[in-house]
Amino acid sequence: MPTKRQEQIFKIIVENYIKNPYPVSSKAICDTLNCSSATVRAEMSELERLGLIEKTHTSSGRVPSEAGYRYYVDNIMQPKEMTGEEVLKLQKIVNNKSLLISDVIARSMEIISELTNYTAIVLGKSSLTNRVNKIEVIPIDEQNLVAIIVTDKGYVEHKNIYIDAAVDMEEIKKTVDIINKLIVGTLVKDVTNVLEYEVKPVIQNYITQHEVLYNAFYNAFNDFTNNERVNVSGTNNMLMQPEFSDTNKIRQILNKFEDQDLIKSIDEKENGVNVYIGHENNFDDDVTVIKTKYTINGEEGTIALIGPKRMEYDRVIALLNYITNNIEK
Amino acid sequence: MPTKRQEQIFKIIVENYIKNPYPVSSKAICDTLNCSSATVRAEMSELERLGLIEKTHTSSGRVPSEAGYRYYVDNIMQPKEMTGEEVLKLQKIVNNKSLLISDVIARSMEIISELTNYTAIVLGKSSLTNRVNKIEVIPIDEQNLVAIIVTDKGYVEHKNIYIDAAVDMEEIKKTVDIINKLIVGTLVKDVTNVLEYEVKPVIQNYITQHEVLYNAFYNAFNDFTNNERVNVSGTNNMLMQPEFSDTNKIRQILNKFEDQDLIKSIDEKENGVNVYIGHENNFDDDVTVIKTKYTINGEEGTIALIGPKRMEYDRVIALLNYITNNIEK
DNA sequence: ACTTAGCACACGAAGATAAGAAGTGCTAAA
DNA sequence: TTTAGCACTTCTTATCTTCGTGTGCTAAGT
Repeated sequence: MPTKRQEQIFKIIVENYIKNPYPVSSKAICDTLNCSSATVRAEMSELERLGLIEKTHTSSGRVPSEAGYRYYVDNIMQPKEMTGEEVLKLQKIVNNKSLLISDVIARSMEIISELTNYTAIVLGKSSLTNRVNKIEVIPIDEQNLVAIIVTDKGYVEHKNIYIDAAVDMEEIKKTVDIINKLIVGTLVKDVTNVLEYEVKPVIQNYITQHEVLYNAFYNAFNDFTNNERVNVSGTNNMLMQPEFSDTNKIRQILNKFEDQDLIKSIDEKENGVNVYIGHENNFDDDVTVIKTKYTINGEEGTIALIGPKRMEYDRVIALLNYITNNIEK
Repeated sequence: MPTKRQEQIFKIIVENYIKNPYPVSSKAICDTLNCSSATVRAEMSELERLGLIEKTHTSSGRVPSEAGYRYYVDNIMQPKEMTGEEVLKLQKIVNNKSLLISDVIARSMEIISELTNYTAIVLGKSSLTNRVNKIEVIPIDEQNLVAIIVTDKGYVEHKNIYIDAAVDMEEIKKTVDIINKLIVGTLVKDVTNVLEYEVKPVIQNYITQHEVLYNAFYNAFNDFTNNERVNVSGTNNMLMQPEFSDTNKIRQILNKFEDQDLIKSIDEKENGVNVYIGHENNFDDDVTVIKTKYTINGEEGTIALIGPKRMEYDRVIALLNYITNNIEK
């Protein structure tokens, strides 16, 4: 347990280091505090013994340890009030009524990525709560169709269907009508089931070339339901972070952003804004991942910011809180 | 005009340097050629006087100059035959009948980017040759619609429309019918004109709330027509190039890939596969841009590869030729 | 019992120096 | 025309030095 003054010194160290990434000396602290550097040094010794700060070498200033950041986030940091500029930029997106919720979130995160210089990730799985509103199939030529699926929340997905055999246009039309009748209102994730157990038996009776058509549609809709929205923005911001100025480190991190499976694993289960520092996340030991789950109006997903461990926690947490709180309206 | 032997030496220098980015010494060359290093040095002097090669410092080996690469591409290089693996990977995409031409190209370029470790860019402007096949408007709730436009080539675009005033569903339906009747078959780029000069006068007579609806649809379709497909893949490959191992250079280049205007300016007008080395392109003096225009089945666009000036020209040109030649089928 | 001044020590950053390697240009002989 | 040989240049790497920053410890002051 650090004393009041130790905590005060610790706070200065963390916040100084977050501002500019150089070890913080006792001298720098006794300037803001009213005591001698020797006193500060004694306290810093104690803070180091507690595991909150570290030296980069025997006679260097101190930097926060991973446990230190954790302590800072849990016990010291207060979310920082957003600036007028920040609020303004985000409101512009949030108030745009012609955007889907998912687009509002994606665009907001792009703005946040720009404002903070960290990398933003948005994961959405609309398939869980969206219901089919309409299915449309439009013929392009004898063998190609476009299938379009629209959900009750306004999502649109489309896919090209190539039909190998010559199929009568009337047959296609009838099939689509049957599908529409049976499938409208079902959850997107249940679509393939409905196709198999309700549509298939019916079209066997009415449609001559039911097999070809069933397969074509089944494949197309199967793709829809597996679709997960992934959105990564501001990866280049990682280049701006001084801790990642090493070429190999940059390669390592940027390549991780290309790894779809790794990105998808960012997905958050817990409630609230959660902070995963260094080894606490499975992305990279040298970064912090701040994420939060959102469930708004039936929409589910995760938003996350990735930056160096030396992150502006107070600012980022305030911004993420703003997004999750203000989008409901 | 270099002599036969000078050209031979020059070729070795360029191809050695492309393989590994170290200046090429006279000794290295006289190993492959049958003569002494002094002879080679004399010839290299001449090649330098001709401006085809350069020294990095007074007593270094030689590297190709920008003019040298140009000479190599114009007079020496022969497109390299593709390997079986390369052909196989590309055929898999090209033969996939359920993909649009534009998707075939985009996916092929992704493969090429992977195969070569350069960055691939695909620019497409379907709006020029595509005609409207069908317009569909689907209501989501009282104030939100989804507008979907499908072209004769199978492209699908959609946009959310937010209508501020309460509008009768019947009115919307009627409007869509009128639009469909008048607009099907027109070029996508002419859609806004048709809306203004043909649709507007008509709906003024039949639709009560024509103003609100006209504006909503006009804005939605205006976005469609301005839509240009831009696809950049393999930007991280730039990190793998030894010439871009400097952090600042990486930043500079990766940021350029985010600049949509700059990317769009890659657009190629000339026929054939064209090579723009260093200052010859407007992207970056330290890269080569190889691009080609394609016009296949009414589809127009540009594909490009960006890499270091020390590029595997023979391989890249063969790959791009393959794409443009084989996709027609 | 704290706090502070003072001093020895450790380490990093930056520049100087030196040795070695790689490669060229030139010259003179083959 | 080609080649061997040599002087010269530059880069690279390692080592050493110096200087500044910052610590830990100790002893004296409050």
